[in-house]
Formats: sequence, structure tokens, C-alpha cells
Amino acid sequence: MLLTINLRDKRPIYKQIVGGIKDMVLSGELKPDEQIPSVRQLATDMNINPNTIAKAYAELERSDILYSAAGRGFFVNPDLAKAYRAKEEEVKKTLILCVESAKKCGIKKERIIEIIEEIYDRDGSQAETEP
Amino acid sequence: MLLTINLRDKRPIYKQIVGGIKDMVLSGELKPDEQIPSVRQLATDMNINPNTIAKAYAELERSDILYSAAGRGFFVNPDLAKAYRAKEEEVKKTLILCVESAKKCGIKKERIIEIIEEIYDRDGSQAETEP
Amino acid sequence: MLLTINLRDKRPIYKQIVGGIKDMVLSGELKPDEQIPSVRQLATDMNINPNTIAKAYAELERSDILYSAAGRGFFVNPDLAKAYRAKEEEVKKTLILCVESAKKCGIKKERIIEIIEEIYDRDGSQAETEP
Amino acid sequence: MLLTINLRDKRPIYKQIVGGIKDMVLSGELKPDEQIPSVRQLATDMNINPNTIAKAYAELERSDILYSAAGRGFFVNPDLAKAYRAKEEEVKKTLILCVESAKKCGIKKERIIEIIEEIYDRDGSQAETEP
DNA sequence: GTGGTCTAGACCACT
DNA sequence: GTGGTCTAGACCACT
Repeated sequence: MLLTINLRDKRPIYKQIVGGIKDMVLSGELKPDEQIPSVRQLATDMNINPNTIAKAYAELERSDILYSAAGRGFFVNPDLAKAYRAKEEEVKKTLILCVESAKKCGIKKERIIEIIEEIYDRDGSQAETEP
Repeated sequence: MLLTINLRDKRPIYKQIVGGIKDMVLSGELKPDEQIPSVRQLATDMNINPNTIAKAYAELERSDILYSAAGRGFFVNPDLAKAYRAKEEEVKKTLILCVESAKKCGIKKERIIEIIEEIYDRDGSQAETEP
Repeated sequence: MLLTINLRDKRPIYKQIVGGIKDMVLSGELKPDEQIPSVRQLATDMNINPNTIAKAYAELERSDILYSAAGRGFFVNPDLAKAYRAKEEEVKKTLILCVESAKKCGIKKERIIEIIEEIYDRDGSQAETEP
Repeated sequence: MLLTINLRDKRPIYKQIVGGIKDMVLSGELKPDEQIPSVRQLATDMNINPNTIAKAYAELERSDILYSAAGRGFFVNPDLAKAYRAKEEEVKKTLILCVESAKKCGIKKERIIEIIEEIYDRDGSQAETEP
């Protein structure tokens, strides 16, 4: 499982892990009911304390991205409807804060959409390649 | 000066103040070279610790939004070119994080633009109304 | 023997088995002195580790629900008076925790009884139908 | 603030704290916007590790019982509608598990209601006394 | 092997 | 002073 944490990122490590795995699940990169690396395994792989991984996994379970059972491990929740809706809400909330402030400062709507197009249409370093 | 801080907001108070004043300056609500309330004055008005206000003002000065004259207080920087460019950079950086993740999760570009339009075109509770 | 375990259920698997078999015995679905599937048999049928089944059977024996004959397997205890009393105690203990907390939070007695009626009078997906 | 943890209780310490504070808030024992003891303070008072208290407080904030801000502390959420609805759901969920099993084992509805009445109408060691 | 809880202690940002 | 994050390490229940 490819997960990188960025030390220059202001978000705490566990939030970066939450974001990374959430995106992998919602993008289908991780399959329904697939088992993900154990807390200890990922902790070893990423050289991070197990408590930090556990904190991230717990949040992913609360967000209906994963489900788990002690003694068995963590698995991808096959029913992602709720998580998907929450993701869209999260995106919307971020955009509201960002766009309202931008608007107030005189950044035109057209400029914002231009930026969106530019971001969306470029390849994206980790994005899926299309055939 | 109308500045409201939201105690439920997860952003620290000083960041909320920085954001609020930055937006007021870049939107022209505060005029070039206009003096803004003193640290003590604003601290009293908002019932906030003066250290918190001072921290916000210091950051605004570093961002070329305000300038200070020792013993006389803080004033709006009349040369906002740099600050304006930084604001656009900041908006762009936020949009990159948000949009790349949204894209990966399968949220379509059209949906994002739809949300932007919706946010931008509504009145906005605290937004300036144009004559 | 129809026993379903729910991997999403937060109760450990062996507890789910204990609960399921206990209910089947106390409801008369399993007859006095009837032999139940061997540990290995049930482990195979349910695709569960034999240790887990063995743990459940051991607890059922301690609770006087089953008895075992070395080398011959597990059987339904025909004398269920003790187990029945323990079940009522267990129900009562759960209700005390739940109802006292509900009461403290202002949930009215009438509302609780209403919920009980609703639960009790509906068919229950896995409940036995009476002829 | 009166909060006792019971070592014989099977629930983990942090869950007992969550339950205790939730009940105090939903019963009105703690007032809207009232500040509750700091993580460190309660940790000292109860002789429990601060991390354990912090875990409980975090869950209470996620449940809309409390709100917080780093540097200021935790406060009782004045808008408890959501939390109250969740509490009723929680009670209902517990009752379903308990009552369905009891029913299956032949415990009569009248007996269950009798138990509820008995629990509800007795004083309750920590219950509010009525004038 | 798996996750969950808890303690102890450090360090940081914010007020 | 406040909470938030992270590490380290122990111990437990469950599979």
C-alpha cells in the first residue's frame, strides 16, 4: 500500500494517513472487504508509532471507511454511500471557506474556475493513468 | 471595525483575526494608510487577551498587510500588490489540496464548478453588497 | 443448526456464538440432551477457528447450558432452571444500566415502555414463528 | 464535578467517563457553555492518566456533548438536540438487543415492563431528589 | 498473529 | 495556564 507522509505538510501525521487511505478507498484503489495492513505492520513500514496508526484507523472506522474486529484486523467497508456523501460535504465546506474569502478579496469567479480547471486537468503526480 | 470571531471554529483565534483583517484590507473595506484599532483597544472590544491580538497584528505586518509605526500603532499598507499575489497563492494552494483529493475520489469537475458557482453567486451573510 | 455471526458486530465472535446457542437452548429450539455439532464440525461449517468455538462451548458449559461427555461431544443440559434464572439476571442487569442512564437524561418511562412494546410485538427477523 | 469510575465495571475507563459526563450534560447537571475541568485537572483529581481523559473528552466532542478550543478548554454544548436524539437511539439499540434475546428465551413482555417500572421508580443512588 | 486500553512523558501551539 | 500530537512500552482480550 503506497502511503507517504509529508513532513512539510502542516496536518498531523495521523490526519495525513486518514486522508490518504480515505482517498484510496473512495477511489476504488482498495477493494471492498479487502484487508488493509495491520496497525503494527503499517507502523513498521512507515516507521511511525503504532498508536498514531491506531488513531488514524479509529477515525477511518468512525467515518465508515473501514470496519474492524479485534483479533482480525481492518477491512474496507463495502458500503461507501455514507462516506462518499461525507466526502462531498467536506469538499464543499473547504470550498466555502476558501471561495468566500477569495471573493471578498476581489478574486473573480472566472479566475477561480480557471484554477480549478488547471488543477483538475493536469495529470496529478499520483493520479491514475488512463489507457 | 466589524470583526467577529467564532469560538466554535477550530482555527485559532489569532488566525481568525488575521483572516478577517486581511479580507477587510484586500477588499478595500479598510483604506490605505488608515489606522486600525490599537492592540489594547481591539482586545477590550472583543474581550480577548491582548497577546492574541498582538500575535495577529505581527503576522499581518509580516504579510505586508499592515505596517506599524513605533508608539503610534498599526496602519493599512497602501501597497498591496505583494499581499494580493500571496492571497491568490494561498487560495490556489488550498484548492490544489482540496480538488486533487476530490478528483481522486471521483467527484467530477462539473460538480466542483457547480459548487463554486453556488457559493460565489449567493449573497454571503457577511459579504459586501454592491450598490 | 442455524447460527449466524455478524463480522460487523462489535461483540467478539465467541460471545455471539454463546448468545446464539444460549437463546436456542432456552427457547427450546434445541431439545434436552440433544447433541450439538462438534467443535470441529461447527468450525468448518462457520469457517471459524476451532479455538473460538471451543471457547464458546466452554463458557456454555460453565453456564449450565451444555454439558460435555469426554470424547463424545456436547449436549443440551435438560435442567435449565439455573440457566434460566441467570438469563433473567443478565437481562435485568443490562436494563438497570440502560434505564437508569436514560432516566437521568430525561427519557420518560412511558417512552421506554413504548419502545419495549414496539420491539416485543414486531415479528423479529430471526424470531421463531408460532404455529 | 462528581464522577466515579468503577473498577468492576467491564467498560474501559474512558467509556465510563464518557457515559458519566454525557449523563451529567443531558440531565442539565452541567449548564450550557459551562466550562468543565481541564484534562489535566480531572486527570489529577481522578488519579488517571491525562491521555485517558483526553480520549474521553474527544469522544464527547465528536458526540456534540462538548465543544473545545486548544488553549481555552472544554465547554458544555448549549445545542443538545442532536446529542439527545443520539442518546435515545443508543438506548433503543441496547433495548433491541436485550429484549429480542429475552423474548426468544421466553421472558414475557409483562415481566420486562415490571422490571423497567421497578428500576425507574426507585430512587437511584445518584438520582436527583424531587422536592 | 490481531486491535484496544492505559500509563508515562515529551514537545508544540494557543490563550 | 489550555488542548493536541507523538513516542515508547506494557498488558489484555480475541482469533
